[in-house]
Amino acid sequence: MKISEAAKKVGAPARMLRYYEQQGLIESSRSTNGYRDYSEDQVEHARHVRALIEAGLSTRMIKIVLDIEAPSAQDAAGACTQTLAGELARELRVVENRIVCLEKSRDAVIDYLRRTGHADLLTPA
Amino acid sequence: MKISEAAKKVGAPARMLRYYEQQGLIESSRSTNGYRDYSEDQVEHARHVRALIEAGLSTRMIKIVLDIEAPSAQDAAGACTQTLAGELARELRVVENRIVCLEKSRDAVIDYLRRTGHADLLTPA
DNA sequence: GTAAACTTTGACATCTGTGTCAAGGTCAAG
DNA sequence: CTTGACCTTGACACAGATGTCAAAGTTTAC
Repeated sequence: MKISEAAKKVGAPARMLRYYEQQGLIESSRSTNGYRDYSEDQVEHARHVRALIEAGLSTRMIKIVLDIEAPSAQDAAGACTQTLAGELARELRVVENRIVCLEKSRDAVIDYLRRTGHADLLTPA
Repeated sequence: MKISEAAKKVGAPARMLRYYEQQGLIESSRSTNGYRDYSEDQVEHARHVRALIEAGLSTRMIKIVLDIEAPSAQDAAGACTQTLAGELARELRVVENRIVCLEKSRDAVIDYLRRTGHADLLTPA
């Protein structure tokens, strides 16, 4: 499918799909006319990347996570040097800290909505 | 205390304390000479704001969360209009989604570190 | 075949959180 | 009183994610 359709499915502007591709986070084939052509799998992948972006991960971190999730030949256990592992462990602590903060904020908001009689807005679907 | 000491306690550059103040997220008194003067409580508050920033919340969202956490006179139940509640509920869903994504990433990284024999880097303290 | 709608690349603009530097005021130590 | 360390404001710079626009090619519809 072409980029605008893919963008709609991903839930991000076409502009961003081009940007993610340029950043090496997603891929696309090209039709003979030069138009980007997305497969369902590529769209699914883009959706994933988009979610990570929205979660606040930097493109650098996202690249690492993607590599981890899709282990290829050169990404075997041996490729995880002490240095990379240390970096990852550090990033991990940042992420964990972030989760804790977000959970606190979430609870504060939920609490507030309940207190103000808007509990109906919670778990709406 | 003066700004550099406060900054050290907060764990953020002095530059950022000035910035947060400018954004209306924190406050400080002024000494007669014009220097900012921070109380322990203000430092504690700044630490909180800093944590929210590091969690990836926008200043706009942080202001809302702060208002919620410190309910003042005009912030009573009545002040939570249907509109604000709706906005909050929407933001809440964003935050929850973000948490889920971060948890997934965290688990992926933890898993990876374990698989590559770097489990020692986890829970290091 | 022409117009509308879509695609391409590339460039420029914006916003946020930061770093950094400059010019000047303040203060404490010598 | 001078020096060095600290504070003030203001400005400029930068990166990352995004909006937007322009020029040019393509496709689709009429």
